[in-house]
Amino acid sequence: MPELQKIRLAVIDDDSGFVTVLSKRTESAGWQQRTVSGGIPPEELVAMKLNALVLDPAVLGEEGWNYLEQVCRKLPELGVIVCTTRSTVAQRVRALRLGVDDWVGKPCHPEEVVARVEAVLRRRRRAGPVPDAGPLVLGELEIRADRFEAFVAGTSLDLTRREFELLQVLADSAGRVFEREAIYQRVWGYAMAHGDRSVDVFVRKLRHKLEKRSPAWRYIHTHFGVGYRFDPEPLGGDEAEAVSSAEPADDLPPVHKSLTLK
Amino acid sequence: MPELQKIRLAVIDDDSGFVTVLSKRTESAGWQQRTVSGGIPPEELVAMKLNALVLDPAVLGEEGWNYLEQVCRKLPELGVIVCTTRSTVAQRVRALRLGVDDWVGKPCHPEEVVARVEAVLRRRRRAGPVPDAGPLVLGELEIRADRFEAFVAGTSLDLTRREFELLQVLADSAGRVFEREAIYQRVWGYAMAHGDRSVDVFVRKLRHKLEKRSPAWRYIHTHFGVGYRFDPEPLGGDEAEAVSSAEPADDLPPVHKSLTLK
DNA sequence: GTGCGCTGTGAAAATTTGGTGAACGTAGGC
DNA sequence: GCCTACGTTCACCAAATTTTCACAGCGCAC
Repeated sequence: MPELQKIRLAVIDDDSGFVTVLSKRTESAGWQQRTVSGGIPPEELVAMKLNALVLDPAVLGEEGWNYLEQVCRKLPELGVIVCTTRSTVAQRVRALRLGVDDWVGKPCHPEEVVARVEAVLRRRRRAGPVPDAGPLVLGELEIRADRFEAFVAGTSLDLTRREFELLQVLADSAGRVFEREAIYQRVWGYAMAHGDRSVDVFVRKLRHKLEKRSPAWRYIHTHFGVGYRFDPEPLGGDEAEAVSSAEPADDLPPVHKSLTLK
Repeated sequence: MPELQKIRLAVIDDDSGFVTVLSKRTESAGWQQRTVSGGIPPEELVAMKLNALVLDPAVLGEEGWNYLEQVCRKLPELGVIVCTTRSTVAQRVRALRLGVDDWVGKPCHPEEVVARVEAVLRRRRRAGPVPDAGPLVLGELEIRADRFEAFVAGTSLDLTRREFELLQVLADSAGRVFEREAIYQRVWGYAMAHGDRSVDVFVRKLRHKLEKRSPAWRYIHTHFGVGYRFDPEPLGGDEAEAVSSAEPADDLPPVHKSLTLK
């Protein structure tokens, strides 16, 4: 799962040993971590654009609860993990009700803290809006996964679900040759029965729709005895000129480009 | 998202003392709780329309981890809280990475479990009500989240709660295609059971009310085999394409024919 | 050049999916 | 208790899509 953005974490704790070990761990995980002193006002936390905060309210003394409450109120989207020694059930319950996301007792293993931070953020992200995956552009073709549609020149190819999934699988690894079994496995989700021609049939449907909208390009290539490969290729000039000018009622099927064979 | 419905919780544990006390507590909180035996397959959990699950994997013996993994994979939106005795850091980390939301050691106070369940669910539910300053206007439709109402030309569509929430979910991400499962998850709050047609039925009701008040626009589009997409579209004056419905061999799209309309 | 697969095609058959109308069960108001 | 509004579920139908088939065309080996 691609982590689209680094996790930004702040730690408020004066247990230098704990902080050091934790830092080492988060750093190797590629997170951006900063250790801050206790008194930092919530406004500055906002400016830090944090995803999560690990803190030991003990360093704040009396102000601990007050601070916790302020932070939870002003940054409701921030993941807050309390990590402290000695606590009662009542305290933990109070904190969780206040908006704290998790509470771990010290001493604790940094790995567990990391895992809990991840769990908190995972939950928060899923709740949030799905980030638009950028559309994939190949040749004249544009694939928008968020719409389950593919476009050429702004108009939809009007693909069915299977057609779209097939296109997606092939195009996601453009340039690579897939065996039929592999394609089937990824699109249909289970093993292909011997003699099943579904892949061929759908490749044909896809080719047909692609050719209709993008006649000057060749997208799906056949590897005889092997399978298929997706690779956008503009057709050579000789054939392209016929296309460019008038709408050729039905242009003859262009000559097959020679295929590389095993 | 307003919390207008009871929290539905299932407990898998054979510690009758713990379960009893917990039940008492959740019941007084107005939750709907059910204690289930260990072997229940994930599919049945789906049918129970749960928001959260508290379980002690110990009752499942060897299968514990396997089960946890299955549940987390099949019901990613379900809040999962593990509550068990004796555990190592490695186990806790593994579980959290697997998708578990929280891990509490036994013995523990039911009140804390309740608080942790609430914290987990809070994470999932919040992230919605951003300062909905202005009403959302789409086509002839105006959605006022603050009033739980939608208007066309100043008059209310008179939507029921479910209808409004469905509209809100779809319209908030206008242009994006939602799969039924995703819609169900966001409107109903739990996983959709296989074969449930509720989404379809409510889409129909919504369409009906929209069409009654705003006949010149099309709002909800069907993506066959996938789901629905909200996108206000003025109907093109009339059905101009009724002229020649004959399908000449391969036609390039005269106008844009991008969407499958039903 | 010939023959044996493997792949392209077109269309019928089978299956799935979505639209609809209505029955059913429930909760709350009167 | 009776009635109304609403959410849920069902059954049936039509439409859309997927699967299956038989056959034609090609590619490659001999």
